[in-house]
Amino acid sequence: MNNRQERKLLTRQSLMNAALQWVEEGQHFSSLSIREVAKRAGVVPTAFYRHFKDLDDLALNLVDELSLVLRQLMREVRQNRVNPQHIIRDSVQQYCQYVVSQRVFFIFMSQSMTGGTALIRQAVRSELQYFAKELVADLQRFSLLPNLDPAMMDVLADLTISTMAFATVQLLDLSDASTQSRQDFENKMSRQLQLIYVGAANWKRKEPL
Amino acid sequence: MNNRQERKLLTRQSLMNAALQWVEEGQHFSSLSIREVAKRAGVVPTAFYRHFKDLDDLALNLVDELSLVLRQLMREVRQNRVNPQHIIRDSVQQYCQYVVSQRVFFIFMSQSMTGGTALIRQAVRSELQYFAKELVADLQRFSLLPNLDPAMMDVLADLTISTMAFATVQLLDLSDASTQSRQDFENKMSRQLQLIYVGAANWKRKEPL
DNA sequence: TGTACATCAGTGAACGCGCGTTCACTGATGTAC
DNA sequence: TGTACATCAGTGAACGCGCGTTCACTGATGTAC
Repeated sequence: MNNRQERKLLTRQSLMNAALQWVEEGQHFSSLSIREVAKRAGVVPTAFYRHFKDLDDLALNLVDELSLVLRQLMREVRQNRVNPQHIIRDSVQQYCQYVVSQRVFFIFMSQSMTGGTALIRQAVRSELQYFAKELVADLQRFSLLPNLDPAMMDVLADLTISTMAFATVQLLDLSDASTQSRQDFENKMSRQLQLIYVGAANWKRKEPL
Repeated sequence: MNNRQERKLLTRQSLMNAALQWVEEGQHFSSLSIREVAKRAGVVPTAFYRHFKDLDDLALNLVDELSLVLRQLMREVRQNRVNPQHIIRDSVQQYCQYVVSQRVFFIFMSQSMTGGTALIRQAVRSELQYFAKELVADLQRFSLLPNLDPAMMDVLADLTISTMAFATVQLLDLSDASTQSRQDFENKMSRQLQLIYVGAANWKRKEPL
């Protein structure tokens, strides 16, 4: 790749970072303008069009890029050996730690889940499904919960992901950022997941609908 | 209340309806303008200020008003005697029915959960907490799940509400509106809740964190 | 290595438009006597 | 019941501003010979 292409990519990154900066300041992505994002990126408004068709296009690229980062993280979390006795508590703690440190990423994803165009919402949703599939693979790999048939395994994975997603939205909006309330929050989240997995462990195949 | 006051309330309602109409068309509330909402309500832009300070003010009033409607609904659902054998399935079905028929209300609430100002998000969140409290009251009234201490009862209620809230977002965005996929969705939602309540029924007081 | 040309990321002026908000106003409705 | 005055929801002109998008451009960088 030559120098000119590299510089183009740098400007592109500046634009994407500028959009994230806007979100980080508490603004909603859908209230961002081309002129504003260009100004923050330090380029003239018209330069925007050298990189994106419009702001939806930029948002879609943000979802894609941030998804890669998140997948990388998840791989790390799964490799961190946690004590099986406290697997839920430890995972929750690691995850919350990550949400806080990558705050802007999660805010953007939360906003995109209910904001943006149908295309963007779809992209976020399929990202969540990816994590659900990974979770199912893990559960099967270690032959945990042999009493669950594949359909219930999917239900369990979806429920886990949805619980974490919803908790994430709450965590991002936790007004009181004290260590104590963080701890309380993590405990609540752990308890919820434990409840789900006690349910999974006690599930009988013939449970009526 | 005299005639003039009644007419003022009518205009106020027009403005609020116009905002909902905007959301119903798939637009995000945060991209609505005062001029646009006034145009749709059939009044001049400046008339807006006779009723609301700004659009956040209108949004807050929408949350309040729509909350009352939802509480009313919930009261009805709880009074509809359902077969205790199928209490989850029947409740899910009634609820989904309601989400579809009051679509715009739920879209607005979903958007407000991650959009809007901190104040609006707070209003939506406290509305969800209200439902969680109601649920706890019901569970206690019928002495269901005596094995759960008060703290776990709260955890269970929060988890139930968060599962329903997240499912609602998905239901609203279900691209395929066929009866079959609606049915599949309701089944999945029922299974998720069943899993949670199997967990609750099997919860041991001394479960470690 | 040097030259001549092509590429193209970023520029800057210009456009028409919808925005939020101000202000003095109008005229129908309500109130006091 | 009739009159005189007060109220105030809604009007319409005006403002300055930021918006998206067009266009011809510039000049640094890359390429071909």
